[in-house]
Amino acid sequence: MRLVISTCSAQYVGKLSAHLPEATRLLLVKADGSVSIHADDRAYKPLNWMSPPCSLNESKNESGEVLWTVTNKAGEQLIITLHEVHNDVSHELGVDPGLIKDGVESHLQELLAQHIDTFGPDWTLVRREFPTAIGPVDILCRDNKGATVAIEIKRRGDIDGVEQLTRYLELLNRDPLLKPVRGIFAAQEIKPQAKTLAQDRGIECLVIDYDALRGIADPSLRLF
Amino acid sequence: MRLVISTCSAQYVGKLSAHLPEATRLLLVKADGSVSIHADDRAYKPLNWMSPPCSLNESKNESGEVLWTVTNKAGEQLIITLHEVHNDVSHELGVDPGLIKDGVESHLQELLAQHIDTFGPDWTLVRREFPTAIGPVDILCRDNKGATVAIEIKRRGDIDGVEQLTRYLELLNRDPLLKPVRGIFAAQEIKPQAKTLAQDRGIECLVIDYDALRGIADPSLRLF
DNA sequence: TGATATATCTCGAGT
DNA sequence: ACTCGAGGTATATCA
Repeated sequence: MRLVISTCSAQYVGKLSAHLPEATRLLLVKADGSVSIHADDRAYKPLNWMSPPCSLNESKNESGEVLWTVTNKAGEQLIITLHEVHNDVSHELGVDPGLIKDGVESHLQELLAQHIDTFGPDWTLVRREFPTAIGPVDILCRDNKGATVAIEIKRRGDIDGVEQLTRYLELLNRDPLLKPVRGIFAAQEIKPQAKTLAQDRGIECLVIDYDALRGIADPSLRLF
Repeated sequence: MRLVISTCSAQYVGKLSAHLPEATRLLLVKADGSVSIHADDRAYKPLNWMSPPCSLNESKNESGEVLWTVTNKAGEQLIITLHEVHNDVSHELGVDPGLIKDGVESHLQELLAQHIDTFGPDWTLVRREFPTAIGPVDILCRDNKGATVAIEIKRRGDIDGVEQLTRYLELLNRDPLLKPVRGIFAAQEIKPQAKTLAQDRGIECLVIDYDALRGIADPSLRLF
């Protein structure tokens, strides 16, 4: 990893054209070949960058300034002019073991499929990722009266999710073996707009407590 | 901007829970308060981070190791244990003038409005950003037979764009002065899903060659 | 490889 | 403050 603090300007030509006026910034060159230009704001996002695989060529322009030309296979280019270099250090970091995550949509779906009685007593799972022509329904199940229920699961429930479930329901209700199929929209948090739209379409909303569900699934995973 | 090279481990508890085993990494602290943990790969994306506004508290644990506790208003926490610090430098960068872009959706819209005959000979523009109760329609025009056409423009055409156009068409067709109004979905790239949905709803799809269009609009801008 | 859904999306504009 | 849309989205999964 190479860290360069430099007063620079830059030009990107690729998926779009973009230009960066002269200012002092951090140039970050990683071992994977990526180059990114960071200002002192915008959180972790660089002003401009080139993703790997790409190659960095260092040269000088007619004014004697250092020129970095970063090119990828698609011919996209990031050209950086280093007007002045204030610092230039390199460090060997080695391979990183990476991040271990917990608490994403697939976990929610798994947990809810395993504990289908979250929705009501005596409910039964038909299958997870039930296939349809326009994509898989997260969970298809039957309620205690044997009626078919399609469940769409999101971490954050917004209007898109309701639209998606609506499309599935329309399709599923064309199948005489399944119909009538009703819908449940389940999420850790449901936006008011989404709730309104769902109600308007006769779709039930369910807010899920992920921690509680995880606690039921495996008490050893409780945080407290 | 503060750059620290350190052998560290970290824990994030917030929108999800995540853990980072011990390894040597770059810790990047920006003037906006953000903290990010970079490995020597994964392009510009950090392994873990905290977005501003947040506050960084530096302390020591019982083993005498440096502990960074980064907290935001929502109570999300990123806790970094610095087992060993290899380098620690700070630089004042000042405010950045930012990136100037070209080739985004608004340009496409401008170009297509100027060259409405891209859609057919003798078409006429009614107006760009035609206002409706649920938002502006990108382009409203009339075809060579005087029939009203609503055009939705995207750089990448996915299912959301078709939904959006569908809502506009429903609304516009309630206006006796305009109806019948048909729709065209125009994008540089149209996803198969979106194409299928559009066809199902009687919406025409049109793939646009941005460079060609720009070439027509201003030959001096041609790349070749 | 291509298509699809997710993301601690991020970021900016508009209300 | 919040919502909505766009992104050089990037990234992972699955066919």
